[in-house]
Amino acid sequence: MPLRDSRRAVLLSQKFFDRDPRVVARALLGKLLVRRTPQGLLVGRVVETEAYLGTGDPAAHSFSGKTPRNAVLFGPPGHAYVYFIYGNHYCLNVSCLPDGVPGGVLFRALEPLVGLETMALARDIEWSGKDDLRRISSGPGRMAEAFGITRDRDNGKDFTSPRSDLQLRNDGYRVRRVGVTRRIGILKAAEEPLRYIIYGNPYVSGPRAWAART
DNA sequence: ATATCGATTATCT
DNA sequence: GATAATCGATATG
Repeated sequence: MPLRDSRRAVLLSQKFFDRDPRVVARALLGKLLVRRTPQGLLVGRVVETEAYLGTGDPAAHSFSGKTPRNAVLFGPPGHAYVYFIYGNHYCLNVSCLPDGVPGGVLFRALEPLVGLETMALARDIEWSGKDDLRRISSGPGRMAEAFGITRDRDNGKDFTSPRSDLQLRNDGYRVRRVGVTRRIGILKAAEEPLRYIIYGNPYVSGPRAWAART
């Protein structure tokens, strides 16, 4: 999985996100999450996502209507929705569907590629050169911490702007096989097959043995 | 390997 | 006052 050149990789457009969250969640697998920070560049490859349908999905934050917290999900596509959960963790999402129609995709895991030392430091993992790369960004709270994502700093940011410090890019990486499973960590609408993974990728979160398929 | 549990707070009822 | 799109630690097979 060679990283060609994360800076030259093409920026995903707003149109990319102006689609059903299920389509976007699947299409995001293999893309690069790029973060510019004062301490340098951070890049990870998206290996796990979950779709949250804006309406008709009891597990979606937008299910009960627009509030100050979830407003980004109702806004234009391609923007960062960051929420705080369990008193400890931030989770990063991207808004989908046109302005006025709610919907989003939760980023659940990344394969760390660039800025490993900075990410390990942010995660408070002692860095021995390779250590356990899987602990850096496999899980929504973990990857947010590795990338320094917070609500104050990042909620509402435009992923598709060339000037944004938070971007999604396509470097041409081809996903061989996609697995679909039920979503993790929810009680409502838990059986819906809306979690997408790069099948067999070691950086996917959760137990190793999922009954995934294509 | 799986199971259970505590931490800690924004948000909503 | 209850809940939550999680994590890390602990216990047990």
